[in-house]
Amino acid sequence: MFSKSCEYAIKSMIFIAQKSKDGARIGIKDIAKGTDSPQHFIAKIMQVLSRKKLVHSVKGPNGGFYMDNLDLQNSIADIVKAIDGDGLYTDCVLGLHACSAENPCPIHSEYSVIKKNFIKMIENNTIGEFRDNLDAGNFHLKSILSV
Amino acid sequence: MFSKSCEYAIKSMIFIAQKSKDGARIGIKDIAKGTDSPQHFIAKIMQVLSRKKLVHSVKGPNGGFYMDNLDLQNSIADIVKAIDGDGLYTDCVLGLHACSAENPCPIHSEYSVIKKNFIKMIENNTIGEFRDNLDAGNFHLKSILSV
DNA sequence: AATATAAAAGAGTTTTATGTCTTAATTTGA
DNA sequence: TCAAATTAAGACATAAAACTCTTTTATATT
Ligand code: FES
Ligand code: FES
Repeated sequence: MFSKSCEYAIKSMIFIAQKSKDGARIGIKDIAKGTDSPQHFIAKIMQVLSRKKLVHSVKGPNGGFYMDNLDLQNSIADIVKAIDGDGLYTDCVLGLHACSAENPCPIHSEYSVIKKNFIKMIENNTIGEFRDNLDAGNFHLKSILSV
Repeated sequence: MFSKSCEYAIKSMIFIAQKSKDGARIGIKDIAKGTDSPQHFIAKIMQVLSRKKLVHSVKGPNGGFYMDNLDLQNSIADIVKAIDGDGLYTDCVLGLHACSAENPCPIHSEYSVIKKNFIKMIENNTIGEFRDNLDAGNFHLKSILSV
């Protein structure tokens, strides 16, 4: 579904959204800890997200990552597209060179419905929306087992 | 979503279902051609499917793969489980150690709906059902471009 | 200005997925 | 019974994904 990079990206972004609430910045080490992710690996991922303007960063002492109100309005889909590209939108589930109704694979019609709903889901959920639920402990970014 | 192996497996199985209609057997070379797949690679995949009794095979002259009426009743899900395992059923979409309502990731509740429908889809569609539609040209196993 | 801090960048490694090639085993038919 | 055909098996090769390490650049604080 998502690449590992993309999984880390989504978790990191939600984590940053929560931690940078009052203009605070959060460092890569804390993000790694808070999301159970390999530090150097997600550092590279954050570079991409930062270049693509999905998150802000500042170097130096007290530096780190943070999100402004505009960043918080980005959707999960924006992260996915930044990291995994638009394969989710364009690829055939059985690996035909392109998904299309004109040259459909056997499960195209059934899959199209699933796909539409999945895309709707990641597009309708903004990063900001997860922030409060995470605070409330309604969900987790780390497996209990790994703590 | 599916691994490349799994994509090949599904396409090959549907192809065999169509070609082995009247007890005929179809060889690995023809399967490779008919589904645009690397021959030696899918040979290994067919070995697995054969060992797991999802398809029949005979060696020697006029040998090859074929399906009986029971084989045709297997679902796409059976192929997926044989090749990719049950990760689709058990994995968390954000990579937590296990998907569960007790320790849900941020998009667990939204994803659960998608997942349920996806599983329903691959479980409800049997290999045999695709056979006639393939005959009718209603869908394809090869990209037009690659012919 | 000097120093410490933290992200950015880039090079390198390991692991997994994908794909190829060769040989063995089985079966059919001449 | 022998040769040809065809799957089964296993070793090997390549490519991509995942992960690590080191160096550079920017910035804030002293
Ligand atoms: S053609 Fe395969 S999913 Fe659309
Ligand atoms: S916990 Fe992540 S999908 Fe269920």
